[in-house]
Amino acid sequence: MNTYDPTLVETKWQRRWDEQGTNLFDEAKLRHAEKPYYNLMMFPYPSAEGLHIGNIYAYTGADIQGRFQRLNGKRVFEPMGFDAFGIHSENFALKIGTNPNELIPSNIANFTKQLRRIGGMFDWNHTVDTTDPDYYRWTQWIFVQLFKAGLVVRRKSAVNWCPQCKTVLANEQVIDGKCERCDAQVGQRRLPQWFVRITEYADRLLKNIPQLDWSETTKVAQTNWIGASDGAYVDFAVADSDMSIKVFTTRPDTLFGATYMVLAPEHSLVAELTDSSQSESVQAYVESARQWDIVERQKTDRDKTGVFLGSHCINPVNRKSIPIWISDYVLAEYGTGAIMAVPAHDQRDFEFAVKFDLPIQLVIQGADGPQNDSLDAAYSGDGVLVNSDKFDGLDSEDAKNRIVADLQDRGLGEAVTTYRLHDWCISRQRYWGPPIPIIHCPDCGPVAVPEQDLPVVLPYLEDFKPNEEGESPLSRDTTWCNVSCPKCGKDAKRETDVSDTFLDSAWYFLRYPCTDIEDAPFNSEILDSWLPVHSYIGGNEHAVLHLLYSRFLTMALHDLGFTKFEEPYQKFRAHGLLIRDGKKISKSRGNIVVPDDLIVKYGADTVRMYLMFLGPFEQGGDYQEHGIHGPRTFLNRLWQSVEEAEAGECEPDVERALHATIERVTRSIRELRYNTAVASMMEYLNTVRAEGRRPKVEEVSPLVVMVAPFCPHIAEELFEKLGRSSSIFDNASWPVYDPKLLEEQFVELGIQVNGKLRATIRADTNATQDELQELALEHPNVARYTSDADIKKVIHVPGRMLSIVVGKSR
RNA sequence: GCCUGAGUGGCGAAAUUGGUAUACGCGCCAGACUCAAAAUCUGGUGGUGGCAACACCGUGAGAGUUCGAGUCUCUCCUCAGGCACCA
Repeated sequence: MNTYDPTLVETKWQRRWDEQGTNLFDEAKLRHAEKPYYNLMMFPYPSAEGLHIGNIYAYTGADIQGRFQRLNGKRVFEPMGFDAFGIHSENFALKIGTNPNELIPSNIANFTKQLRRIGGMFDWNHTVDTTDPDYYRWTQWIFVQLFKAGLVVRRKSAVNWCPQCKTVLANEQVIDGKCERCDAQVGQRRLPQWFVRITEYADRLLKNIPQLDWSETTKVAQTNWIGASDGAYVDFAVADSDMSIKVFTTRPDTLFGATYMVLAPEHSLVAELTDSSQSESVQAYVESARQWDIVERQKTDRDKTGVFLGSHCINPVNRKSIPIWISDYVLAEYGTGAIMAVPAHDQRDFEFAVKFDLPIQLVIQGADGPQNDSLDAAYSGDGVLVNSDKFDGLDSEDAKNRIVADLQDRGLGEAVTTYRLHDWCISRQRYWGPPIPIIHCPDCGPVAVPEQDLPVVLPYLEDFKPNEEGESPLSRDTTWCNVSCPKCGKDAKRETDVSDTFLDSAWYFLRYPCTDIEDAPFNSEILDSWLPVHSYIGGNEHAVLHLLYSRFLTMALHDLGFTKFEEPYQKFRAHGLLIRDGKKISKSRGNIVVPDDLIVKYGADTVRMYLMFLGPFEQGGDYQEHGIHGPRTFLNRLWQSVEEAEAGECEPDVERALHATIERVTRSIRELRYNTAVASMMEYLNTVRAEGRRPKVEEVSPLVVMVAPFCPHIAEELFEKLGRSSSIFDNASWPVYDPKLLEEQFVELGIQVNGKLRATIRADTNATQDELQELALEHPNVARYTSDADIKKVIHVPGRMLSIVVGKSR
């Protein structure tokens, strides 16, 4: 009898899959797909360290879903690729003194080897590598489309500046005011940058969220990130001037309590509104605010600072003159960069008013709120208006509408929704990215590189370090930079910034099914039949930005007429994280596990099953290597059972267990609860092998199919042993359970007396409540509690329990 | 501070969504096989008391609803992740 040798089995089947193209599509198959199922997972950044166990965990969980769908008759397209541009690769290359042009290909080769070794059902004919000119040609093409549509614009903007990496950082790359890569403190700079106008789509991105089949947490995260606030613009006339200042407020009901105004130091009207008597202190404040790095600026617990401009504006509702201040607690990027300060009802304004001795006027009286102006803190709740002239007595909600309507009639305000979402800055003053396909002409301005001239190939630079000035390394390659304007032919210069990696990954899933197409980024016919993606699985760390950017891009391409769908991912689920020694497994924590040795020792199948058995896939699990013995024993016993199986039908008890197992495993896999699916299969195998009984072929063969998504290699081998022709994924179908077979003739029924379990009885499933009650009362341990008492009530939960409620003893 | 999750044996975790808490696995204990070990197989394994039948206690803490609560409601504690001067 053969014993199970994972390495032998796995190399055999991996070779067979390659030879027979088991997992490959060709262009014709992609164009004419019946029952298509696009099984997408977030592609990795190919690090030099290789895939770690957390990557394996994520990809295995996604792969199981794909294999399961395939066994259920779907044509499953499961591609893989590499998100290989970007700052991490570049920084790593700098660190080890190599060039990313050499580093990345070898990393990709290593990743590919690892991904093949774990037995993923990947279509290696449709891979994507974002650093391949054949790919980024189309990333640049997309940029050009957005540029032509006015959805990407160039403007000067204050950006996060990392003095260590010498580059601009996106807000999300700044963690606690520090660079996410090198931990250096981040400062500010003003540079001309390319922005994608994602805020144009804020309301649509928000409105579609409820219709998506995504986990609730991800939807909430996206919703909060977009951050819609309903409120109003209010215009305040500047005293002795014909200027006015627009503010945004969510509390127009507190307008009578506005006792001063605050502008952000960066506000465009600051200089104009500064009285000459104050100009020195104002300039000093503005200057220092500019110098402040983001750490300082972001601290919310520090004292409020600010300067009076020396001018006043008029509160439009009560004509009162109120002073205008500037302070860095008002953000230039949000709303209008100016606020009306209502110290009685906003804590920040309150702190500022206390510090600078500004008047505090109560205008909202809450039921449990303060009754007069002597406040310890702002009252930010709702209530009834006071000190508000004709609006006195209204409740907050009413007053908001009435006051806004009133202002609107007078042309001094309007209801508006603002968003926290900012435009997406995609400029990077770096080397390792796709060059932004723009040529700057002194006469024509920025001109898009003509589509037939794409790609703008990233030149090979020996020295790709960023410099102190923040200029892109590409600016040093003068032969590359100096070109003629595509419009007028004059001497012009290429844009030397490269684009953000998030742009590469915002559309990769559109390229996968279309990699056979050379003259276009994608084919609408193919896309419309395969998208939206049926299942997308990835990490929660991308639940906000990546998903948002790719949603935006899909919507924009839809609006430009390229696709029929406007949402890319019908279903998204985030996998959990692996925990080890109480900490999540990550490179920065230094507790990563390299899977290669584990696979050599136990085989990919065992590792796959073990990882899935750790805990619910969406919650992650606690990685303790000794636990791998469970799945290993299971696979050994499964192998033995198939070897020993004799021809014949299922025994009735085993058959019932089988159908219960099919039901549970199917449901568990659908719900991504792989751990309970594995548990059910183990339980069933225990039944099959109980007390040394000899398994029947019909008892084990459905189990082999159910194991297949988890452990594809051993499943193929056992399927072949059972006399079937490979591949199991093309020739087996997922077992179907018969609900009738789940019905049992007898059930174990719990008997409760006054809510406490007193006995368990075995009874006929069809017994009536009266019969059961009689049977129960005969049980000595039940009789102990019931014989002397009145039976008040009996509750029967069929198949589960009988609950007897008794009164006091007679 | 705000938003998400999550707290169940020695450990990873189950519990058909209000119905017999601890399935499945790890570990541990005992036994079989073995000269021995590993592997494998068999049985046991929440706590306290009891020879036993059984009783009481037990799902982060406390209250509540209910015949019945890990599950629902309220108050609180702890941990993980995210956001944070967003007017």
